[in-house]
Amino acid sequence: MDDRKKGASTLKDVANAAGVSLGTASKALAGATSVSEARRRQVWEAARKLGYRRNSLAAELRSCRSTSIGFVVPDLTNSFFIELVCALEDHALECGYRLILAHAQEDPEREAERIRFVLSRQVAGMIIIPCHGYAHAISELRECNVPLVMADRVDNSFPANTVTTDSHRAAMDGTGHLIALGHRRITFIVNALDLVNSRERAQGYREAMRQAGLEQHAKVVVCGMSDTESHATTLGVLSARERPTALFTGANVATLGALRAIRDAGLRLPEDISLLSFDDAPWMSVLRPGISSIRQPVEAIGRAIWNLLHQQLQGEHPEIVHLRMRADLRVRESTAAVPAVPAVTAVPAVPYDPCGETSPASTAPPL
Amino acid sequence: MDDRKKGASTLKDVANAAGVSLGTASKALAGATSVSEARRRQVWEAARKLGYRRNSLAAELRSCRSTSIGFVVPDLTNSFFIELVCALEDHALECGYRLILAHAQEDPEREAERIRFVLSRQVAGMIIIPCHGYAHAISELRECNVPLVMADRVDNSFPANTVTTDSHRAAMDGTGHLIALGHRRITFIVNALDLVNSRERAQGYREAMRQAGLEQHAKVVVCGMSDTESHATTLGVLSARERPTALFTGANVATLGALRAIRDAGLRLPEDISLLSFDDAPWMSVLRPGISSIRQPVEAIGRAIWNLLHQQLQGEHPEIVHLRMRADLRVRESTAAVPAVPAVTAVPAVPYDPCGETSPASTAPPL
DNA sequence: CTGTTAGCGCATTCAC
DNA sequence: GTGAATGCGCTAACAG
Repeated sequence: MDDRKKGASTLKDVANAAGVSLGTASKALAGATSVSEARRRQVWEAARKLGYRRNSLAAELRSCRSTSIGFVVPDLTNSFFIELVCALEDHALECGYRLILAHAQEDPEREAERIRFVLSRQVAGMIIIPCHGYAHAISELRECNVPLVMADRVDNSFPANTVTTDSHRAAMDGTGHLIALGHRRITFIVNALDLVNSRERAQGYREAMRQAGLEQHAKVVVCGMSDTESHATTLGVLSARERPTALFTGANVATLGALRAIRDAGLRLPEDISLLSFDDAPWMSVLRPGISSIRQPVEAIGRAIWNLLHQQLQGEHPEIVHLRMRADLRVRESTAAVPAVPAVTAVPAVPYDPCGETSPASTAPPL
Repeated sequence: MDDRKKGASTLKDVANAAGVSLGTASKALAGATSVSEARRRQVWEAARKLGYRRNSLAAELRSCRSTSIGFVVPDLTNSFFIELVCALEDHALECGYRLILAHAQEDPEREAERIRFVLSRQVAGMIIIPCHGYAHAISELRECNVPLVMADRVDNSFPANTVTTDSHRAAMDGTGHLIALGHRRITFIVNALDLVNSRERAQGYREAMRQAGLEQHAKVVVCGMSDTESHATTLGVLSARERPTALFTGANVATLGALRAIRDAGLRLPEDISLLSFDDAPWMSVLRPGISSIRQPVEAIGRAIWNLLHQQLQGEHPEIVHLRMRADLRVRESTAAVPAVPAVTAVPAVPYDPCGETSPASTAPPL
């Protein structure tokens, strides 16, 4: 039983209405030069009248050509990825391609499903930022010869083009900044160490601490992928006997959780504790104190990804390259010199409020 | 010249490898009961071996059935829309549908193009949050009988199912909150008045001012869709001779710009000025002062949209309904009682820094 | 320049 | 149960 949509007029309808053959109608609408101006106008007019809309499924099926690019993103909540989406979308549109966004929500299973979905739509190419390792991504993609660029959460061992930020170096820079401010007890709070880039960030932090002779103070804490988890974890860190004088968060989500924890603990930023965030976000610069952050060069990354993909879309098959971009340190006000009299006392025992919305303002020091 | 992908194995390949006919293979993979267990296993095995991947373009073309839902979003930068995307995605997946996201980037032309794109992919249904009026959206969609739900930036005059927040009431509530705190000079900063919901918000604000006998103080300022525009506009508002004691921003983007302006002007929040934001965001509650906001019930909106769409997807054609949800006022610390000695003096003339990153900390009062 | 023809990969009758 | 045949709407190669 054919339950096709009634209203949808097809190319045949247009051809009939215009009194031409199907093939001519197709060419006319495609703007081919091999059709007379008069005929073309007839066809366009008929199409307009009938409200004709090309069925791109059929067109792509027939021509084995697609203008869609699949983009698998792990977390739309993270403004870094959003900015990347916007940048890539602009580039794609400029070249006549469209982005098909697939949201993995940091869930490997969902990611695999999303990849399959996108692939089944016969996209011309794919861009993937994997979540939680990418073994499945490899196996999903190995056999199908779709042009592919992977980004952010990959390392140079991946057998495809990759674009990443030099996380190791950026983390070293950030840690160095805190050390230069006099901090010794710096804790690195990271979402998950099975994400390559997060691991690199942690290693960069460790390396900088080592070089400064501070390895005994180096402390990496894993806080999970959600901001509620990182909130709870950071609260724990802040109530330790020897509270750190500075926190370095490994990603956007961790920053959010850490900030809430700092707030709930009644600590002042940066007087009581400094905070440096790996990953920048628009809101970090609008309040006081502005949050010092490490900003990845999103525009450059987006352009690099697109260039790499575009080469492949054009049929070129250059050698696999692994691009590595340099991140910027943006010093704002959340990082300051360690207080002269270090506050080694533990945080006053504030009741843990899982909601985080109703923490009494009275526990906060006067502004 | 057929440049189809070499590796891609088709159903025919699977059928051959399994030694069955094409039709049988199709049924076996679809899990039809009308095929023997043995045969089915053969086929599945062959498919696995060949790395077969169904071409969903062909499948949908043939069966005139699609499981994709188009979702046209105006601005991925706005966390309200992102949260909506996540909510809707969950619902869709649960019902066996997938979301095809289309990003309009607040550009009517791009929006029209995105709608056409999604439509040409033969989606089963569409969800649209229009940008800048929606006349084009109407005309694009009128003829094609795709199940449709529109949300957020529409009013009840739209000839389709709609789900919206009662912006008028929410804005009245918010304004009332500020008035109750003793504010008189409250300025409403809105992105654009040609967005229905923004207009309603402005009207709600006006109405609340009127009812409080404050119409002479009511002031609505339009600030544009970007945060740089709203930044500049708010700077202007803050340097007026009679500076408002409270700002009420009409949407996320405006809030961001206003906050930056407040910061650049060297004003303290909430001592020098109060701020209430229409639209909530995760970061608004993690810093001090937390930003008081009006939170739309995203989850409820998402569920309502999906229910409405799902009804239509199931072939039901109930009467058109216009659902209107109630928003919450979340009082945090950015709204406080108006200072006893109102600061009517103009802002000190700080140089306008378009970058907004380097405003000297010295212009800020000591924390 | 134009019309005819042959499929793209698949789902779905309909005979057997 | 299974297989052969028939298009979905469209593009592209070919013949006129």
